[in-house]
Amino acid sequence: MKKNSVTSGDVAREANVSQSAVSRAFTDGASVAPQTRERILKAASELGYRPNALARAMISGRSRLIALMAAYLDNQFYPWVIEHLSRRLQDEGYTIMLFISDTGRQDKVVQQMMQYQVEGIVMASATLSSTLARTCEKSGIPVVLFNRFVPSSPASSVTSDNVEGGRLVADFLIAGGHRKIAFIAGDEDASTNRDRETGFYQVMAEHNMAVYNRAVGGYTFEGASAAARLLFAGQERPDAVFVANDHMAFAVMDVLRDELSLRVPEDVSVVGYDDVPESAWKGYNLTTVSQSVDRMVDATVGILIDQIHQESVSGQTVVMPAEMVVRGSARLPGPR
Amino acid sequence: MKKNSVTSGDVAREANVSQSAVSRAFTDGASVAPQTRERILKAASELGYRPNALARAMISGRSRLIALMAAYLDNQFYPWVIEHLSRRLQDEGYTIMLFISDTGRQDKVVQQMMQYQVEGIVMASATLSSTLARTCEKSGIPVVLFNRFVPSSPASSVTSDNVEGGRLVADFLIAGGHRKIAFIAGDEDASTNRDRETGFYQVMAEHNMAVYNRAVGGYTFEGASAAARLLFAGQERPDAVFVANDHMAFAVMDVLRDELSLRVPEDVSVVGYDDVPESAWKGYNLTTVSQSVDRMVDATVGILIDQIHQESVSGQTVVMPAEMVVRGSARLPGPR
DNA sequence: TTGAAAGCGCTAACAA
DNA sequence: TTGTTAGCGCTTTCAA
Repeated sequence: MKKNSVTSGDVAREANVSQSAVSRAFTDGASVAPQTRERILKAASELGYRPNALARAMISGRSRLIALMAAYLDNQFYPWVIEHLSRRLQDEGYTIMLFISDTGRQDKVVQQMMQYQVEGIVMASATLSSTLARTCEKSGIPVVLFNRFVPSSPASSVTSDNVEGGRLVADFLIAGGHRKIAFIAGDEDASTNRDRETGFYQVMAEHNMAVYNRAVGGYTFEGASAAARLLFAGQERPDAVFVANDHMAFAVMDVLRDELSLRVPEDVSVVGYDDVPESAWKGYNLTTVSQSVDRMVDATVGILIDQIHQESVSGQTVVMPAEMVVRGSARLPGPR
Repeated sequence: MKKNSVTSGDVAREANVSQSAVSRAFTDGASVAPQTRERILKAASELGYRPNALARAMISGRSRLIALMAAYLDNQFYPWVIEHLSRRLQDEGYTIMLFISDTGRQDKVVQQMMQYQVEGIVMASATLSSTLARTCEKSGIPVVLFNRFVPSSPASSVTSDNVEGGRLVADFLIAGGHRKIAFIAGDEDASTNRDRETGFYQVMAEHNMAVYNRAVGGYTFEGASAAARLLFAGQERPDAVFVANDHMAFAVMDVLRDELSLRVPEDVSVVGYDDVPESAWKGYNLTTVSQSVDRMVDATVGILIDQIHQESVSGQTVVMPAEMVVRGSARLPGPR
């Protein structure tokens, strides 16, 4: 075993300076004479020296580590978020620790994050229990719930306007002349689902229309398939269905077209939510609602950095706009 | 600012033991009297103490950190790998640092990994330059190239049998009675592409058949679309196409069906590679080759842990079987 | 601008 | 089984 045994002491000896001079040469804005620094850097590169981030983190109290927690990566929305978030955070000089965890083992995972002294936590698909949220608050670690909102939580929250998104879909479907509009819910405990559903039902009510039919897909592919079979079983079937996210909408379209031989959108209109990359694929060409991921990511990084510097953790709530993306899976509103 | 300021010293005072006793109470297999340990644990939980993983890592030389590097997450193969790898590694007590990086900025990123004293590196979509590979070797950090193989590299490598996979596809297509078989390559520098292409061409040659047509898609969706347009432009078009991965195959099917109004598989057979989740979606129902991701992940974790304990880094090469997954996007071999 | 010295919170000998 | 004593590699006062 030969560890990365080159230390700042070794470099100091080589460059004929003190060990603290070496430290300063590797710290932005420290006072070192240009030529001294040069000499040190030269010695360092000759010896293959790299500062030990762990030691630096320990003494300075800044680990430059951000924990990112996600549950499932099969819904493309999350890989996409992870990629963006990761690039942005790297640009800011942070390194990401990735934790994949079901809600069950959250406790253990959060402990692990905190042991590594992360400076911030992003919860990208699970929701932090209120106990854990308070633990983080006490430690002064900012938490951002990404695409989640928990009312009385001390954690910050970045979402898109899911209520408005739900409203947009109802408007669009009603304008398209649909009269028997169904809804397939995601996870009923998720704020995204609740909000989308709320907005959707609001507009329906405003038009004195009842939702024709409803089932729960639990945000899973299989759950959505089952929900679709349920809703479209009888003779009298819906002429449109709003599915709470794209990932489920693909499953629904598969059942409709492949099992029930229904045409989309001629027989049934389908609208999803998220505008994940696959929605644009012609095999589905899904009409959906776009969440502005880039802006959500920017907001998340902003909050994190802000709170890390402020050293105060007061939950902020950021809501980004949602926007209808019209493709081919739903009948269009006619000219009149 | 109130850091996680509870230290083992605080706990020691509270429990009337020495600081090292506290350390032992939190170390498996250390010799502590059961009742002493109990008392310490009680004091610890009262104070809300959590061992500082950074300090532990520093002194013990074991950071329990594994770096995972990926380039693009839009090809579902990688999110899928990340999810599995992450769960397995967490089970083994390791924490993942995630780095998203194009090949360009690799240098900086690898430096960053090493500064955090990671105990191992998994390259999941990029390839380590030979210089960097040697740097890691010198530091004694095991590197596993996942789904990549670089001949004379000191790094280990875990792949599926891409040559065999390519052969399977050619066999299947020829048996299906296709006579004008095209190939759309991925990234020509990638070993996966080279191997799949090699196997494919081998079998074609063995049957005295020439590949009808060839274009390069670069493993991107847009690249594949362009490649498809190119190959199917003229009057005389292929009756089958082997696309070097599923992600590109979806793009190809879109162009074929949507732009050229060709039926799949009646007019053209399409075969992909990877068996990503979307392949099973009925909108594509893609015939493809499955890489045994689970076994590849297991092998990766095995190599990593092995080499971490051996403290020797000698590149291993593991090749897992590839298997044809027959769905509906390619004409089947007839009964005779 | 530089060096000496004091730790960050912990583990790992070594004695007791 | 326990406590004492050194550090791990670094940043950060404090003097010089």
